[in-house]
Amino acid sequence: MPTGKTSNRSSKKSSRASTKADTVRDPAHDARLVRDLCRWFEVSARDLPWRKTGNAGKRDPYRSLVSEFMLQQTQVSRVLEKFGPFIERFPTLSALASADEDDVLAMWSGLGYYRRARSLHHCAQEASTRFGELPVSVDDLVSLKGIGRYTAGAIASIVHNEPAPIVDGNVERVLLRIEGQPFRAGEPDTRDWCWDRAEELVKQAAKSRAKSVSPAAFNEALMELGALVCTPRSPSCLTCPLRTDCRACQTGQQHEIPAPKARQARKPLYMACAIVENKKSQLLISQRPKGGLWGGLWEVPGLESDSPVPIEALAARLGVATKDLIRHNEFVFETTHRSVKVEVYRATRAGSVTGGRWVTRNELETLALGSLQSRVIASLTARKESL
DNA sequence: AAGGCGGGGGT
DNA sequence: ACCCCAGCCTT
Repeated sequence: MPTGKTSNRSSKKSSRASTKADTVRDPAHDARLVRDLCRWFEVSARDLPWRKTGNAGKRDPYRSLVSEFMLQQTQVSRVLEKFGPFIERFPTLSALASADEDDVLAMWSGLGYYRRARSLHHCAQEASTRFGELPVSVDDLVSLKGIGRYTAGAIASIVHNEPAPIVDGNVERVLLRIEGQPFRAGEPDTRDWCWDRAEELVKQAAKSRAKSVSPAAFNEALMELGALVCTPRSPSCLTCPLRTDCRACQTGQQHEIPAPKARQARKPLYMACAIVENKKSQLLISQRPKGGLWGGLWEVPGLESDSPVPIEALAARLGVATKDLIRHNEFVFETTHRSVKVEVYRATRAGSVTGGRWVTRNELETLALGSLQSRVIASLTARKESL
């Protein structure tokens, strides 16, 4: 199985200059590729809320920032649900910078990878302090928390039309298929190869004087193609604007490229928690430590472990007796990395936890909750209604 | 270089 | 079931 290291053409910088003569790529070919793709994008681009342009047809940098953070490892359809409400709540960079972190997290509820929300908040503050606004250059952007090579390149190119390359999962798949490279997805050598290729192409786009071609259009077109046409499972090669340039399509290998990533098994996690209600119908909640799983989010109090949690331990944490806990519900919650077995109890007496807080059901709606906790809370309602 | 980090939709 | 997704940060 090729790792990407051995091929002449694929090995990086050192050899590329010296192999220019025997590469199949040539500037004219690349120019046509870039033009075909940009023309396709001009008529096929989805109308997404963060693509709304203001004066001079330019994107709002702040909206792009928010959308790029939300889109990290997250599909457009999921982001569409959260983007509008988030922008409405925090309309500008300075509004976000001066917001409470808890409120930012709350607006992120259900979107996952919650560190992104805290990074975005921090990023807004730092950008305001150091630059007064969101910076333009890749180097300045990448110095901000939560902005890596991809996000910096996306903002610089899509908003400011800088000839900066970008490589995400879509771009990687498209480029590997076009070149017929059977590399394994997501590996460092594969990424390096793609970044080099993306840079060549975006520079080609910058040279073009064709109307629809620009670094901004090219980068976004590449991702759009990956999302709409050159999809992971069943690519629509018959209607692809690049089908005559695509080696994978020509050799019928689009289903084998890229080779699937090696994945590791989900780790089990055991969680026991309790719904504790006081006489005022308030629920006891506590906040998870920042940094780890569901960092900074709220939850009904509980314990978690690599092995099943004894009910005695849960009772001790809540300061109640074991007999005060009644089994209420259980379910398995799957994430990409974890399989969480959740046991939900109800406490017949009001316990307490350090740092705990009593909230009404209405207040709870405004707090940051992960999907697992939403399900825990929902099981309370569902059960009550069925009685 | 590897592991941690969510959640939902497509196949 | 297993795949993937407009990745980034820490160790």
